[in-house]
Amino acid sequence: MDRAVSRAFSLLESLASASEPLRLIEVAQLAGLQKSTAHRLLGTLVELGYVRQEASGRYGATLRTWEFGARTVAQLPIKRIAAGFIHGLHRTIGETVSLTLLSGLDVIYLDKLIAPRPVQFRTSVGSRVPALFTASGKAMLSRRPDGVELARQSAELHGLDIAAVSAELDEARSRGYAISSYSPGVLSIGVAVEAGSAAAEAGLSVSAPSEHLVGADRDAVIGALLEAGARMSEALAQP
Amino acid sequence: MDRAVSRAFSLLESLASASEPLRLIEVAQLAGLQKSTAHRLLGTLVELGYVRQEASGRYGATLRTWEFGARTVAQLPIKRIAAGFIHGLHRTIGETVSLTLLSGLDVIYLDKLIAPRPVQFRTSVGSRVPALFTASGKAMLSRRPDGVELARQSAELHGLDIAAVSAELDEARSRGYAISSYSPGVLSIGVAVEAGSAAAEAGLSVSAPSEHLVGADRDAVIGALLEAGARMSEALAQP
DNA sequence: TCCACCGTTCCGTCTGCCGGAACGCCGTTC
DNA sequence: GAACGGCGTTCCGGCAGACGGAACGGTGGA
Repeated sequence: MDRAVSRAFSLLESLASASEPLRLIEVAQLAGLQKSTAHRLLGTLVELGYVRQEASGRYGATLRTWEFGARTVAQLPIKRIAAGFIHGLHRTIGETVSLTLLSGLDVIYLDKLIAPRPVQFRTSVGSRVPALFTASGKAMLSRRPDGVELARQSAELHGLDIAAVSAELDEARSRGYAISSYSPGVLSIGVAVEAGSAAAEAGLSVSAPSEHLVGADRDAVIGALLEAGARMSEALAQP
Repeated sequence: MDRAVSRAFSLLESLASASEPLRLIEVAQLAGLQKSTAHRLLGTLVELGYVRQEASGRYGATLRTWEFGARTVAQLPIKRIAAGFIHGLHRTIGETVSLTLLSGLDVIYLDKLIAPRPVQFRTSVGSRVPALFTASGKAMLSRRPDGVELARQSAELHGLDIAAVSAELDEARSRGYAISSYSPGVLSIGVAVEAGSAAAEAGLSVSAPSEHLVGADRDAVIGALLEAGARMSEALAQP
């Protein structure tokens, strides 16, 4: 385990998580390093273009990591294939549509098409949220063989009622979709997408103010989601 | 300059740029490393969660870098403030709207709201394109004191006619917007946004099939862009 | 003006990185 | 089926260079 490498990434993550450029000492403390060591490593990162030192001497992350991270994401087959379905759903439903990926016990928001409205969604593309808190996350877990075990771990971690979670997953499995209302006033409906052999499971979800998702409207959304999910699974099954 | 750190990033970038997981030897060659060194560094990166080794033994970049890169981007004031304007433009115009940032001689696509149509735009979020090839890039260069010098360098680099480029920038400066038709059949109109003291210059652009941007429609788009650019500059000027 | 804090630089120590070499595994060839 | 080549992985001696304590100079605040 190369120590310098590990430390450099630790510094970079500290900078990336900060909302503003940090002083040397602050970064050093965040990463648990001596200031001379932090100073040298930051110098290396600056030289490599991942960190920028502004006039005040403070250090900040550049967009370099994001740039090549975006390259990784853009090359995911899921992302490319999903684009059309996301647009289609957004056009017919008119609500916020999200594409997610299961990563451990969490869900990562891969892409998002936001319905322009005053309601602020707190999850932005790239963010990571416990799977059980999201509709698509529960839909994905309900489909996986080890889903119950993962759900158990996650429920324990976040202090959720394991029996209730388990029942919810059962229901999601039989219906083919899951519902979540983690943010007050906002309802999400999510389905799982078979992402083929290569990649992990993917999820598709629609989020909207609760009052938009009742009665026939809700049924329409569910229908559209199930349809899109099924057709996307087909598209991903192609070589 | 910590050698191991530099090498680790080189490996990671090689993996991120690859369209599929790579074998050890391939990554080692791409990064110019001995296979034992590459093997050890990749092991470190796997341990840190930036690289994943699949069952076949091949190595691939995970979404970890993208995740924290996305955190960096999400914290940019420009990105947050621009979101509303991008949506507004998209709604009134109905075409693809992009948010860009000037980075050296290039433009980075920070965000994008795509008009659903068969035309495939080749630039995705996170990609980097020479500023002179884009409408917003030219608009931004036309506003900067050192814009002419930067344009000269870029023109030389890409074999463009310096006099023509210079004239175009002059025109953009006096009109307040720039036009580009780099991709055949696609026309873009871009304006610069004063991004305040802290960050670099930002750009806003609308791209559409050429035939959509003629006559009164074009004037409407230009008007909306200038309006949005001005109001966004105001918003960014607030502390 | 003084003081405290911080960024930067320096340098002796020795850690832990480096890479050549060896081993074992697999797929291929004859 | 045996020999072979290519690759992934492991090992280890040598030493480059990472490490961090200490010192210095600059800066902002009291």
